[in-house]
Amino acid sequence: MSETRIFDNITNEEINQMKNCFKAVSRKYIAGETINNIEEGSLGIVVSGVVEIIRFDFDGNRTILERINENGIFGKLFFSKIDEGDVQIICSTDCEIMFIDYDHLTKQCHNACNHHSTLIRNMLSIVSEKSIKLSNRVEVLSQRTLRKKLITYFNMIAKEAGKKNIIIPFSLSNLSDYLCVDRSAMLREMKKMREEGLIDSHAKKVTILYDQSIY
Amino acid sequence: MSETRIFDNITNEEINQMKNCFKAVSRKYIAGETINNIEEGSLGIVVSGVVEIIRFDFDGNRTILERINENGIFGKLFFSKIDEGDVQIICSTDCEIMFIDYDHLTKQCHNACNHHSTLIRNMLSIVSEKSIKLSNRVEVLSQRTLRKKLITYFNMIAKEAGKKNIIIPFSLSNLSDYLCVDRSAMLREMKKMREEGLIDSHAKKVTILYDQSIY
DNA sequence: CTATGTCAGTTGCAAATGCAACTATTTTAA
DNA sequence: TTAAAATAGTTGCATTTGCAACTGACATAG
Repeated sequence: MSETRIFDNITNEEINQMKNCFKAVSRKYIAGETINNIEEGSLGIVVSGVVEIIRFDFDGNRTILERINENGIFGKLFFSKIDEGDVQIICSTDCEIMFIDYDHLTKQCHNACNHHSTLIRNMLSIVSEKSIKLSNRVEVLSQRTLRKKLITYFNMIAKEAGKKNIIIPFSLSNLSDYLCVDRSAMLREMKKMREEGLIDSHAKKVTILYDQSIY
Repeated sequence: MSETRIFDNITNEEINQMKNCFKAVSRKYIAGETINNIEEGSLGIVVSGVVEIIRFDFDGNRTILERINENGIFGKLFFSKIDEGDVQIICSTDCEIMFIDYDHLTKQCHNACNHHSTLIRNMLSIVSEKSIKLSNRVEVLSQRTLRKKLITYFNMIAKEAGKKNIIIPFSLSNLSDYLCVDRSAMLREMKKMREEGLIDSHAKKVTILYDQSIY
């Protein structure tokens, strides 16, 4: 468990001492499994695997609200309270999740947790990263056209990967749920972009041919 | 300056001691002014007023990416790195902004800053709130239709205000930039909703008549 | 007082997108 | 190894949305 970023710079002995304080519980999930019964004040930390926050609308739309990788966090605390549809937390790969008591983390502990402040510092770094990810997400969703959503998303992936031939980390069907557009409309747009020579693509493999500096 | 949340539970003397450490600089801006020359590692804290992060697209669209109220934070650190368009930080009201050195905040300080850990704790709380705000933003933008964007937004404002007759904190023109839709299309949709008896509205005053439990 | 600008509101028309209903291909599970 | 699912891809048609170009109301500055 010590390889989670939240415990960076804390010794194993200390971690074990703290586990009681935080009511830390680890659980493994298999791909496709739903994470249920999260308590109000509980914080989930993705130790390994990928977790997706998915909303199923009343009118049948599926939306991937958030995709959380290793060292990412989730919890009712971070949820939008306005969400009326059915929001589920689904493991898209095999996962190990650690749950801790958030209140205990943020408040000063009276026990012998010497490294409590280190923990909060680590937490700050993790939450900051979450903010940046969410900003990226807003950046993509704020684009007015399907093509610009795709281009913004491709640029993002390409920047992370440091190359122009990328492999989309979603099935194309899931990508449309992430971009919040119709799947067939998205595929049609990708076809157009292929025909116009902007990209090359086969299924999840996309090569960016357009000039990234213009977009 | 002590009334900023980042200094909660820290004495005035301590704050003054710390100001040097963090290279804290306060500046006042008037409504409409642009905040320029933010250094890479600098963090802006909105002491008073409202700041908007605005993107001007190559094709003339204006997008309000983020709206930051009192105690909110901004900075290049939190920006989407993929943003190629012209992104500006604009004070939508008179503002007082405090800039501090973020690296210094996150790293352990060797000076006599006793309450440094309190500061980090406060910062965690502020960044967490930013995450929640961004999640709400994603929630609105992820809606597939203009009407659902409006309803999700109205519900959000109504929930915050605790009542069904709300006053939109934007001009309607700015609201369309926030929802990332065309202004005339938005007004047309609001008109339809009025005609269908879902809402009552005159300019920025909106009364929710639909059953919020269905949306 | 007048001009200039911002804001709210409207509408016709064109373009983009969603919906539905398919086929073909690949993966997964029995 | 075969059947069932999931994924990728396509297309016609309906609907939604964006664009452009207005009007009228109101506020602000000179």
